[in-house]
Order: sequence, then structure tokens, then C-alpha cells
Amino acid sequence: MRTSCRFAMAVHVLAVLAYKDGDGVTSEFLARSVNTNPVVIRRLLLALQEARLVETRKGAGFGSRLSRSAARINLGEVFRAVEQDEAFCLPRKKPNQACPVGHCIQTALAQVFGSALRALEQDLARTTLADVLKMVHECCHEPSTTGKA
Amino acid sequence: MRTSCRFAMAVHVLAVLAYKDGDGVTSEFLARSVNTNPVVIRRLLLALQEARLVETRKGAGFGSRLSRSAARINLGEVFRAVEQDEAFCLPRKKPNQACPVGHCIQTALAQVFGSALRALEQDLARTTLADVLKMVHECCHEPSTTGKA
DNA sequence: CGTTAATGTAATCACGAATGTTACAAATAT
DNA sequence: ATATTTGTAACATTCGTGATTACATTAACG
Repeated sequence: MRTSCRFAMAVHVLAVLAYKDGDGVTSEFLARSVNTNPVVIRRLLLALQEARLVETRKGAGFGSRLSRSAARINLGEVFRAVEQDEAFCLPRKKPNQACPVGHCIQTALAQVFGSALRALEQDLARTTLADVLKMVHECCHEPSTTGKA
Repeated sequence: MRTSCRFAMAVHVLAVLAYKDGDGVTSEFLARSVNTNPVVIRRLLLALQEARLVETRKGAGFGSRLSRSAARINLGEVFRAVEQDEAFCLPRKKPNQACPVGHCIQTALAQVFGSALRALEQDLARTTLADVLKMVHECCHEPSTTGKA
């Protein structure tokens, strides 16, 4: 399985917004933290806006901030906001409809995929953005960051 | 999220082998059902062989068959056999290490991803290849396949 | 107002991963 | 031996994604 990086980037962006706790953060600042282009960030923010996870304002001195507290945003929502298209993909070419298995397999796979996706989202929903922020803080305050690994 | 098609193809291939119940099936036959090239199938079969899900023999009149009964193969195993590399991907470029969030986010994400992957595989493990075969049969024997939906 | 700072968005490029294809060596049944 | 089939290398093709540039739009602030 290969996911797009959008989910990872989205969590990163939201973690920065949580870290900045209410201050407006520009797409350029976010881009420097993620190490990418501001336009990529803005595209991502559009999806997060639609899902009502962030609020964005144009104009001097603004940018984006969380629209709820970090404790009330879970990663299941983030996943849905950002990976709306089908998570599992089917082969490009349609299977051979003359073969009984080829004719029916996609229906069967749809069921399997649907269930797996629900399980995935449910697990993600158990972690909130506040949990992520806590992990970040713990990692930052670790005494030795110079170990060999 | 976008997965490769390998998992879908693998389930399709295994379903055909289950359908053929013990007979040797050639990569060419499988390729016709999946509607792809035999070499693609053979590459997939290599992974399934390593995972001890199928047995393959060279030579005239052979091919591949399941190495266990369909009821004793679950889709979690198939997923692991075929999607061995990291399911969730991180951005290509490393985040800005000077930013506290950028410095720590990957550790946090690794935990989140690990848990989500386990949940995904556990859900897949609840379905066996025999279940898939049953779904295929049910779909084939449905009286009306001509409905508008 | 006009200036400045920011987002929204279209168009296009670049890159990487996956699949598709061809070709041929190696193995095995008959 | 011959025919059949897999294993595998090498290369082409396709496709999705991220990166980049450019510019219109919006909004604060003097």
C-alpha cells in the first residue's frame, strides 16, 4: 500500500497550528516547517477548511488557525478531510468479465475495502490532535537527542 | 490514501486459484482473467510464494495452486505478503528540523501509522479466501444482473 | 484610497512509482 | 529431445503527486 503524503502533511500542519495556539499562521510559515511550497500548503488548507477543521483569512497579518481546540479534533476526521477519494485502488483495466471470478471480484473487493477503511478510520479517531501535540512536546524535551540511532 | 493495485490483484489471483481448487493454473491463464500481462502475475506470485500462500512449479502442464485450503488463508496475510513496504508514506523531503514540530512530528506519525496499520490488518484478517469465493459465487448466481444500479 | 500582505487558483513542469512489454535463460514433465 | 512454463532482466509507458510560477482577489492598516 502506498498512501499519498497528504495525510502526514495535514497532521504536521495542524500540529503547528495547535502549537501556535490561536495565532494566525501563514502558508509560508507552514511551508517552511513542512519543507515544501506554500501553494501545496494552501491546497491542503482548502480541504481542511471544507471539513471545518481550520479557519483561514486573507489579508495582511493573518493566515490560518484551528477552528476548534486540538482536543476536539481527531485524526479520523483529518484522514477523511484529506483522503476523500478511494483509499484502496483497483487495477486500471477491468478484469475479464467472461471469467466468473473476473466478473464478480470487484463487488467482493468493494465490501472488503469498505470494512477495512472503516476499521482504519476508527483507529485513527482514537488519537486527537492534542495527543499528537503532547507526543511532540515529549520528543522535544527528551534529555538526549544525540544517541546513535 | 492511494494503495497500489497489488493487493486487489493478489486477491483476484488467489480467488481464481481457489475457484480452480487444486488444479495448476498458469500465469497466462491468470493474466487473462485479471486482464494484464503474465509477467506482472508472475511477479505477484513470487511474493505469494515467499509468504507460503501458493506453490508454483515450472514445466509443462503446471503452474500455481494454493498451498492451503482457502478457508485457512485470510486477507491480512495476503496484504502483508504483497504490501510489505510502508503503507503510509511520509513526505519526500524531511521536515524542517529547526522547527520544534518539524523535528518531532515524524516520531509521532510513526506511532499513529503503526497502530492504524495493525487495525487495518486485523480487519482484513477477519475475511478468508473462502469468504471471498463465496461472495463470488453468490454474485454469479444472482438472478438479475441487468438492473440499472 | 493606496499599499502591503496574504490567500485562491490555474497552468505547467518534474519526478517517481507502478504497470506493461519483450526477450531469453532455466527448469521440468512427457 | 521437445514443449511448456516459470524466473528475471531490461526497458518503455503511464499516471499520480508534488513543485513551481504567475496572477487575480481579498482584507487590514496607515
